[in-house]
Amino acid sequence: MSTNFGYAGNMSEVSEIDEAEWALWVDFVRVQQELARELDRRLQRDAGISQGDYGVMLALFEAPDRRLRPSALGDAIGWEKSRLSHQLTRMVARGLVEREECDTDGRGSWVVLTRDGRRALLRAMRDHARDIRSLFLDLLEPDEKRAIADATSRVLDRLGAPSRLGAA
Amino acid sequence: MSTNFGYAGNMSEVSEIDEAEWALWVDFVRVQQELARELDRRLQRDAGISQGDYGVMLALFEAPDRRLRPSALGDAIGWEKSRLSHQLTRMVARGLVEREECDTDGRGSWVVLTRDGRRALLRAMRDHARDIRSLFLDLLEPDEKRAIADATSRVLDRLGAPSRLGAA
DNA sequence: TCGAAGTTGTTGACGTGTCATCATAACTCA
DNA sequence: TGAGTTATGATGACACGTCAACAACTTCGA
Repeated sequence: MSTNFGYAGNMSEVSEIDEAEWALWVDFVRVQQELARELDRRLQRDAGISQGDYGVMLALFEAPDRRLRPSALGDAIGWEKSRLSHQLTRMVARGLVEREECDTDGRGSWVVLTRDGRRALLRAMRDHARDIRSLFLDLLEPDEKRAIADATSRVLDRLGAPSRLGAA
Repeated sequence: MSTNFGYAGNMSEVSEIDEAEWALWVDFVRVQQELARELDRRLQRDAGISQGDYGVMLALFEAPDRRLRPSALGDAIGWEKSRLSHQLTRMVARGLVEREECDTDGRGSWVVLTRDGRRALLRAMRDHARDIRSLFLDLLEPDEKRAIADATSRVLDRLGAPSRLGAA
């Protein structure tokens, strides 16, 4: 993926975008990919789970009564129902979560952590935030944080996506 | 994927990362995803190709003699050989590129654009850069561009990944 | 209360990315 | 020159994401 243009040539002739702006764009895309890849690798290595697993399990862990209906879980982490359903199928197969019958709604079910899932999550939580800090947050100057926060929320706004920080 | 924690609660108790920094991280990840998704959607709609297709074809288009060995192509766009091989298999099936025998190295082959591939690429180039500008570059203030450029190249440096801009 | 409409969730098909493995060809150097 | 090493590239197995279709259940209005 990545809108990787793979060269540093003269896009300007076709696009009105100069070299510096292309470099900015390419690096901006690239840094995300590399960060996600590295964080995923560490999560996998240290806790044996993917980022998807982590998000799902954290949402369950934080839920009242440690359980959620798939739809509520999907809302919590911003996933489509189909994606979540496939993910849950795989996680059940790997013993990280279980589905339980739902008494009040015959269509639905509850999703709950297994003992193994809970153990993997706790291990992951210990390290993941620390990695995000050391690979990203700790490398930014205060004014850079401000600039990135402003810029990203403005772009998200333009895209019609919700921002944590609110539009600039 | 996305390191989506799915909630805005008190991560600080587990991570030493405050609310504002979490919001920054979440938005930073999010904006990439949304940008990639939107650009992909437009590329697909306007030219019938994916971002992967686009990157591959642009590299071929820019190459001397309009052809590359798979390994050189992989280097150009930063892809692993296996990923590229699968991608090329699919693109051949869709008629966007062809493989040709390589005389000088019995193991390898050349990858070349087909007429259809070239046509799709030209159509895509007309619009893609404009979209990147309108969805991203045009929304940034000069000082924000500087801050993002500095920060991303520093993070890439930390990750051991090459940066277009050079480390800060 | 009954039927249409909406909700919940699963499934299959397909494109995509990674890893491990393999076959083949090229290189290296004793 | 020939055996071991390295490079090129394809492949199969599997994880993941999206879309469209579907089944099952609930809700709501006449």
